[in-house]
Amino acid sequence: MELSKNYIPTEVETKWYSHWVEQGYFHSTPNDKPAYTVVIPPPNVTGVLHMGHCLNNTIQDILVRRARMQGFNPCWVPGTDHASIATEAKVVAMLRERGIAKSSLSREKFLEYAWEWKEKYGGIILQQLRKMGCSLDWERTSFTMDPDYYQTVIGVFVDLYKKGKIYRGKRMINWDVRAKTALSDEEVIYKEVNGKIYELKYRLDLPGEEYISIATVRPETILGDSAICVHPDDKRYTHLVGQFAFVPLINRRIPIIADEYVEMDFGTGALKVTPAHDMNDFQLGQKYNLEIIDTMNDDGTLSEAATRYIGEDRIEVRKKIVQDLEVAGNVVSIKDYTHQVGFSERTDAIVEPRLSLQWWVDMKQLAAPALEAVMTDEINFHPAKFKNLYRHWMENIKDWCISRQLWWGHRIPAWYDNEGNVFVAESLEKVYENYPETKGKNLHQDNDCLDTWFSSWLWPFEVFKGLSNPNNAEVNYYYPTSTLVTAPEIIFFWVARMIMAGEEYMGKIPFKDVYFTGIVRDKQGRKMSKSLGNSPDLLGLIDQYGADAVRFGIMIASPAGNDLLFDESTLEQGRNFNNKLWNATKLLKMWEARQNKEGSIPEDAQFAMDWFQAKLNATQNTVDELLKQFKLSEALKVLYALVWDDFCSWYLEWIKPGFEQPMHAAVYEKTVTFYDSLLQLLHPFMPFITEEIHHTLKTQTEDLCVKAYTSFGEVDESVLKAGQLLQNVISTLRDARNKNQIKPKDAIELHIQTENNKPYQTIQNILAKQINASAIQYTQGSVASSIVVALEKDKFYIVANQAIDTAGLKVNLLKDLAHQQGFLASVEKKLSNEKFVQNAKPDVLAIEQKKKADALARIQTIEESLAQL
RNA sequence: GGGGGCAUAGCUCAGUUGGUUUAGAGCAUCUGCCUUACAAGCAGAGGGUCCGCGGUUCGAACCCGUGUGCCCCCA
Repeated sequence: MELSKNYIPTEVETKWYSHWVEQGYFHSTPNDKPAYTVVIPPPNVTGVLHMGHCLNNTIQDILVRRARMQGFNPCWVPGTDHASIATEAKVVAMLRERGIAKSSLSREKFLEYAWEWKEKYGGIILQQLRKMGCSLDWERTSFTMDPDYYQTVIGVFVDLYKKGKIYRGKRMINWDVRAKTALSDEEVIYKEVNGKIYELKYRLDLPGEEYISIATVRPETILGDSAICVHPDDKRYTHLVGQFAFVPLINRRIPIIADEYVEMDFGTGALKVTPAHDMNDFQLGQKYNLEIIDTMNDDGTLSEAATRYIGEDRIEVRKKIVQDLEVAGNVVSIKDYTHQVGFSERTDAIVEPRLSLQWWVDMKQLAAPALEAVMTDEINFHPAKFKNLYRHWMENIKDWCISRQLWWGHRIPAWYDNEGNVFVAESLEKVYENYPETKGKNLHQDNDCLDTWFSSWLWPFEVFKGLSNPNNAEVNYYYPTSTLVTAPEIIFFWVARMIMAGEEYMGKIPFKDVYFTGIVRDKQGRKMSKSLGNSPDLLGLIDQYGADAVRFGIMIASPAGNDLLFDESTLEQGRNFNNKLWNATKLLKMWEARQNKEGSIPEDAQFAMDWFQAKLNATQNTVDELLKQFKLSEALKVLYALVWDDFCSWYLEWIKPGFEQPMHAAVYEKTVTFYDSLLQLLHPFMPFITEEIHHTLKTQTEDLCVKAYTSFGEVDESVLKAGQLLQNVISTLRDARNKNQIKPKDAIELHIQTENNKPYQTIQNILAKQINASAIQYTQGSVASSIVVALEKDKFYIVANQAIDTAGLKVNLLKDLAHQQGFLASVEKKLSNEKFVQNAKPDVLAIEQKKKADALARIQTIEESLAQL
């Protein structure tokens, strides 16, 4: 079979992904094996694959594929989140394109469009995950608005309400006066606006005509003022704290209070407090128990509470009130002022902060066990540094506002009568059943939906119908899940709340380990985002480099919890690595055709095999340890070096037969076995190419995807050491060749001066091949007209057809000597320090003494070499 | 404003309870090679005030304090 010059991923990837799915390797059902469960952090149903998903899902796939090969029964559940805000925005935009306004539609009609959109465009991301090779159990694909799931969410709301953990309360929200809806923070766009700042004076309730001045950019809101606030340290106003002032035009008497919130340098240092129309003022109002005067209707016109300008738009009122204030003599100054103003992403209307009645979850009790689970390491965070962050948040937890003024989502199961009484139950029928007083009354359901996170906090058990079908066989088998892989920015939104829901509804934590990935940034360190346009097209990258290369590139530079500066050059590195694997395969296929079954295994080949076996065992150990600690990127680096350096650069060269010479069959077989082990270790990281080569190397009865790992053997330390020595000698002699400008093609003669020939004799053939030596001899003394190199206690004399650069040699030796002497001095300084000798542990002392002896021996060798020059 | 994190080679990062050959790797750079798997390659080399300052210790990249710079989350 003729193999292509370079590895071509496209066809290979499609072929193996469908094969794996057809074989059912990714589908899991409960069995005798231990479960390894991962639930995907459900991407928005509107989502398309970006670098964050790529990182996140590659990590999950690595964990899941490894578990599969370790004999677990892995189950990785895919699915999507209904993402109320994002999806509703998409649907509204689609309708707008068709010339339909959301406000012209009934709720039912709108939802019809929304479902239509979801069926047509939703979940593209799940297709894209297949491209990446993710071994998800597609038969379990879930959606947070699946019928069962929907009912469960509603049930949880009712349950928490009955337990007294859900209540209604007022809150400041961003209000879009045009759409007459609340906006989430994400939907508010801040723009710089050239406006005016008005300094207004309020008459004090004191004898005489005394005033206090405040600065505001929103003069129309003075009608809702409840106080004036100054800084307690502000000497200008100390005498006024506790006094009263009158709101201009309407002459309402308001107190003057003091709080450190006020910035003394800003404006006049006195702040008007309007709790109903400013976020910060609202908090001040709560703190000092101020009156809340809501002067605005939901369409942005002034309400009766304003007492003037009723029914007029707040923007018009601003112009009018300024004129009226000027007439009344309350305007001190009007200056140009540039400031940030929030606009609605949807309607471009100026957003007004407004008070509104919302639904809340009381978090105190829910948080306690969830905090404990993490602090006692029942749940382990990787890296552990996120524990602090988590603890701080959980100890200062605030109640959770769960209502959203949207239609797409789980509609709040609360009904109101005309008097405004609230009745909570799973359905209208249940309301009539449970609340006899509602009999015959006309009830209407709350218009709002629940926060998306109020459904996703149930994800780890509800994907197994843990709540809709309690104690079923699947949830008992798969829950708690094993590892959650997610981004640190949603530690509070999602991770903390899943732990709470798990404890509350399953009585068990939802997962044992949480792996926090970093944030993917661009080269300049900016977070990747759609608005910046700095997020590369992932599918394009997969087409260009192959999925394995993309997985490699994103993993090689992403230590747990550290941000990842994405640079396409790592994908190139990944592609080159694929190619390296491919070329090694080509070499092996060439040797396969040239085997020699006679005779015994050559001594040097035997040495090479023993050495690589030891190296493989040792590395397997290391990788295992690293993965246990979730150091995935480290593990990949170790494997990369094992394949590229140890296997390709050293081992394959060591066993390589002479030109067109055959290879001993036993050596070939062993080498194929080694290579297959490497592929197996690499498979979780780069599934496609490893499966392909696994089958290219020889006819396999088993796919690599499901091939179980074998336990690794003992590590022969002495053979590792011998290999290390060989490598050192080769590198040193190659360096000497280079420095003396001996052409690669020119053979040299090597003379070794050593006390013990034995170690060199075993590796002599390999050594000769690797440094292009025509002969290797042993000598007791110096060799005339040769290049001398010192290593450890031994000396090497190179005889070549080449003028010897004695001066250059001398420079190198002197450099080495200086280094050794400096080192020796530092060691001796330590050893001559009495306190060190007294206090240091015995083994530390022994190491220092050995360092000293080694350095002395080496200095002697170098000095002798110098003398011979 | 509150909280958290980071700072080691040009870049991205390791560095295990303070002692492991006067700090390691990959990428990039430089030099020499089209050597019979691979130039998307091979061989070799150079490159560091471990952010500044102070302290603890026989000994600090590591522990403590402080300053500076950058980042994230919440309001």
